Amino acid sequence: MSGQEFFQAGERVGVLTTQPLDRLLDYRAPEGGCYLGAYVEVPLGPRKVLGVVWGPGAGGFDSAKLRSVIRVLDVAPMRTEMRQFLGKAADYTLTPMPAMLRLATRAPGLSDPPSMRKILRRGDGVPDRMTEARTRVLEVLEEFGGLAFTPRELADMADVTPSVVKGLVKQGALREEEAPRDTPYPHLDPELPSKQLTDDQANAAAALADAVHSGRYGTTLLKGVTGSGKTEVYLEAVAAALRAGRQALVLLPEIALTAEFLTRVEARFGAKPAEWHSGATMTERRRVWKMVGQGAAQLVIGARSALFLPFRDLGLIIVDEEHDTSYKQEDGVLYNARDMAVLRAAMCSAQVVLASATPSLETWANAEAGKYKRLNLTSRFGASVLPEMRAVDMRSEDLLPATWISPTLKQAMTLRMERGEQSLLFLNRRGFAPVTICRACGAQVACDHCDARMVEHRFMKRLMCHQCGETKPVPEACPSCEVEGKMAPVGPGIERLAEEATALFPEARIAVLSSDLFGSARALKQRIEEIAAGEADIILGTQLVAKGHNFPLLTLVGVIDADLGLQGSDLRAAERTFQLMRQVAGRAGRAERPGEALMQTFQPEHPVIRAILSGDEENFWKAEAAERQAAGVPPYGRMAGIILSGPDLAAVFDLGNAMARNDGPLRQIGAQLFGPAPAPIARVRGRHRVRLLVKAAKGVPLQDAIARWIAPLRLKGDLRLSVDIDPQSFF
DNA sequence: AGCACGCCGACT
DNA sequence: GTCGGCGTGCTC
Repeated sequence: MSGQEFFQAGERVGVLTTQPLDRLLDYRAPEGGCYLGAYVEVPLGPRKVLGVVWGPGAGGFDSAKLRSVIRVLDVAPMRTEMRQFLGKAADYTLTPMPAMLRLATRAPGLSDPPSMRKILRRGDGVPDRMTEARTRVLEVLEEFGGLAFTPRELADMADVTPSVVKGLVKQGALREEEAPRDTPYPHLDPELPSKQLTDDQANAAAALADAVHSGRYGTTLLKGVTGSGKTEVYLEAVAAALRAGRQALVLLPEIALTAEFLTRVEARFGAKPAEWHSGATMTERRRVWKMVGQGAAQLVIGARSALFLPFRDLGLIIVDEEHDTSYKQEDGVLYNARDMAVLRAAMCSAQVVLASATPSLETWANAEAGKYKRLNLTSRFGASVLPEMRAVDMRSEDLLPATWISPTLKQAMTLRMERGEQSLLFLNRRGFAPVTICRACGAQVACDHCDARMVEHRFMKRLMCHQCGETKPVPEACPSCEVEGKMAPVGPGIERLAEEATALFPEARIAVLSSDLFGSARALKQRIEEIAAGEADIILGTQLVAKGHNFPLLTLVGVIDADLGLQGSDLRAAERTFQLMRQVAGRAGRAERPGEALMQTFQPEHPVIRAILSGDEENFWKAEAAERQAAGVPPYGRMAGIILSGPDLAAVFDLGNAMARNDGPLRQIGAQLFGPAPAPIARVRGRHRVRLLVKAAKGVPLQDAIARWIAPLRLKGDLRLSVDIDPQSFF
């Protein structure tokens, strides 16, 4: 068995380290030998670093200088399929292998010896005197038979003070033992009763379960609006994986959703699954990582990086809200978790379920082409809950300057106020005003470190850069012409909209949902629950509200600026607008009350606006697909972005121009090169950024060409180059 | 990534 | 003469 390949002590092994070296280093296998894939600690110069035994040594390095692996870590060796996955993911994203390995070893204290803790069992000793408290402690221990507990747990469970437990230990009635701190996750039971499924849901669940039982790779698009029971359906696929004795992974885009989500999982399987996200404690992360490797965590609910956990036998990956842009990592290693999920599943013969109400065009096209299966869930309540959607033509609305709520929208809101129902206004702009301009000279206030404009946030009385988070006070005098008292906010932000709504409806209870107004996900969740319970008449929200919350009293959605996402040259803007609009519109009339959605737009005849209003999704996708096909862009062509950055703009441009001149490898595959041009945000944290864009036909070896193109480059000074395969935005 | 080696400017 | 700037190169 290749996975069992063993190296005797002293044999040459090739080790991949987490240090940014472009090759394996040879070491001698340690005392006692080591398996292929073993996680090891190796000496590198004066330091000890983490590595993985990747294969036999390459030889060629002076035997006399060869050093020995320090030790093999006490974790399951990396499986062959995981090594293959990391290799392919590195090739696809043009990421160096050490960076991939760092992603896969993102657990603290991996190289520490297994952490132990004290646990107590029943001992042989008899207490000198039995008190009531002592009896209770021993009873609790009896009740849980073979299980052992920490002193704290035992005291809590018996409702006694720790000193009682301590006393029993001293008397020998309890015996102290050392046990590993990282313990298996509680068993999940797929045989517990599931929620009652509709025929539609049951059919979809059965199809997914069949796919899981095949034990082969496959991807399925599970399409259904919120409220159609997507979660219940894919939890049945998870149940099928658990029955087959394989592990499952559920990826969620936003960690705020997990608390609610975990409760649902617990209700289905009788215990909490493992959780993997940036907010988890060090101890918890290490426990997940280790238990996943031993197969002692059957199900992981996690953010995108959970894809790189060392599963022992992964049989199913769910990517929930697969269209969500947060699946694309935008700093560090650039990867799209949705695509990597498909890659990983292919390597380990697992099924993938891509769940969404509004799939990405890529996924939709793959389903059309038959590469993915497709399951549609119709709404539990039938089509009647789709709100009536209408455009408000802003060209014929009578608006005062610096106001954004049209008379038509106001009228609809008044009606809701009278009926005791809720209205929601959607504006995807945080802060008070997106631009602060000088009325004397026309200068706009920009960030000192980035080229982004500073956004006024009135609640904190400062300007903020949404790129780097830098803030500064709103200037009294113009930073450019120094005239005082002429600085003015321009354009609407969610805070400014709140001001307008308050002026229009002074008696209304107004709730603002913007990510920067909440300190924690918990606070936000609580506010959402209050609103759902009816503690607001008017809800104002940014992107946040588009994420599947249920407001039963909500019957009106007003989209303040439906054109926001249509502008610019971002090819995915139309798709994103469409997804957002449908999700926001889906907020209205969830319960038995009929809903209405009004979209304020200056271009009501725009195809995207019309597709949304018509409610015909397939038409939208077909039109959008045709446009992208004609333009030869993804998913019908390949693209890659190259971002160059450095403190000196001229040097960055020089490099970009040199790359553009030496584009031989790109021309060999018939790729086009655009740029260099300033990146969308041309300066971030004091670094100038320049972008090159490569466009190629589908099916050409794009990564290989780019690799050969950038290989000869020697980056001088503080210059950085990063490659973004399949970028989210193109210009 | 670190860390050493090495070759040029401003100090004792 | 030396201390130290960070450019370049190596780590099995």
